[in-house]
Amino acid sequence: MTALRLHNTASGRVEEFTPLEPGHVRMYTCGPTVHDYSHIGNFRTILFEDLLHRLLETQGYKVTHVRNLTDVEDRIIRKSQEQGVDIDVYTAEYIEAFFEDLATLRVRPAGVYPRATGHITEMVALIQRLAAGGHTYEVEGSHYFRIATFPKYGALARLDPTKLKTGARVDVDEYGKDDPRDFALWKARKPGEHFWDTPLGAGRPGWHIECSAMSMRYLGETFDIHTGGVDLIFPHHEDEIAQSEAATGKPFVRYWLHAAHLTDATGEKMSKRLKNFATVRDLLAEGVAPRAIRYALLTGAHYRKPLHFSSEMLVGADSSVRRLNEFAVRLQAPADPADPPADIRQRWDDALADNLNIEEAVGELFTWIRTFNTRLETGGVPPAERASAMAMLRYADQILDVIDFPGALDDAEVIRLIEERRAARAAGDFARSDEIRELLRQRGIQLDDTKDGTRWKRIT
RNA sequence: GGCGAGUUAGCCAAGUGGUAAGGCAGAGGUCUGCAAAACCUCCACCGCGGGUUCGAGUCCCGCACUCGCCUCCA
Repeated sequence: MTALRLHNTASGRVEEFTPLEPGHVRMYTCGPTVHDYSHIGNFRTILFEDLLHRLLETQGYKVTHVRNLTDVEDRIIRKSQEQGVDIDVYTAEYIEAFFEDLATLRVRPAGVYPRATGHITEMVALIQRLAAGGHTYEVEGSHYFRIATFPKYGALARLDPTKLKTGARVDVDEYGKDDPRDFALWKARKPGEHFWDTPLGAGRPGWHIECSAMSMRYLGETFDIHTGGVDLIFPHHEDEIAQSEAATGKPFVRYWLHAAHLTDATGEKMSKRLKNFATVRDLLAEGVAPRAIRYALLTGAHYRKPLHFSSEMLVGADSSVRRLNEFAVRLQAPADPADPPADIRQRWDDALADNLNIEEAVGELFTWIRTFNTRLETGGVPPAERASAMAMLRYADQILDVIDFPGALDDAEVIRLIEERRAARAAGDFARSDEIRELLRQRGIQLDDTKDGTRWKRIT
């Protein structure tokens, strides 16, 4: 297996990946803030994480994957107050929708989906640990992290802390901070807000602390991979490093991976603020196939480059997926077990191992498919080779997951109709032949006549 | 202003020193009762200007433009 190389934001370089524990990868992905439906820009990052998760698995690693749900946060509080409901009631709808969308896009499930509201105890304990180390201070019931106590602050984002702009977007409830760059660990209770009674006082957690507390709980104080969108590098991940390493004295994360944004056709970042976004359910309502969305987001561009999203690319993705499925049908492969051809499998592995270059991997795959199709055209490809090609397709689909592999035809009526149509064609009765083809089409089966006989496939 | 990423065909994009992968769309052709699919052929002076080199999309310098981050946005 080709050695996996990944771009580490912490070093700014592509590095060979080795997990802390041989054979076992622990990864944490920053999940959604469930104040609204996640848009496809959010899912671009999630599909990148899905690619990473699946590739690690095909490389033989056991993967312990944690994806958190941020279910208490400023926007959630504001919107739930506007609706006059508790935050749990407010977020329930969006949490459910999030999991529906994950299933629609065939995202491999994480092992754990911890929720912030379910880990208040861990967060409080971590803040107390930081307090004991002299890294915090309290102002009017809110607790802040004093970044002056953490010299490495700014290293991940390559920001010089002394040059950070200050004052521009400081929240009104944080005027009491000693240094505007300090960040809130715990926010004092405000009238009407959901709060927890804790040894720190009544209030609610700041945003960053949840990821430190939950990742350490499920993955340990040092773990392998932490991912998210590039916008999380600062301040979110910078703050996570500060509060985690200040508390434990150990390295927090070994490899930081960040996905570039999805942009709209004009090249601008897709965001709710600009209202230039679409949700998965929006696209489904427009009749876009789930597989096309998955394929477009997964293979549209290298994860470190912005992906220019458009309806045209969805159309293209749908055609590409159809071509892959068509090839699976055309192979007419025997069910015998087989291994993928070594050369194409090697090219596929090499491309993905090179910092997840799925564009190149897919390019290799299509080149190979065309060559194979040409051989199928001339006929005489032995069953063993077709089985091997099918094995390659299945291997690639462990990552892509967009192919519906043809199963056996088990409907006696369908088999009888195909045979009747064959006889009708032989007799020149094309009216009956077309009638049967239409009949089967309505049952979701399409017939294709080839010089080797009639093929069938299910229409999706 | 600081830091970073980018600029490759109509569209999406790979390619990090040796005369430009792949997908989509388009044009022509082959096959075919029809349809579908497939196959073949065609379609790029790699943002601009210098430089290094036998040779540059690929390295260096400059310029233009785009985008991201700079306290709670994936």
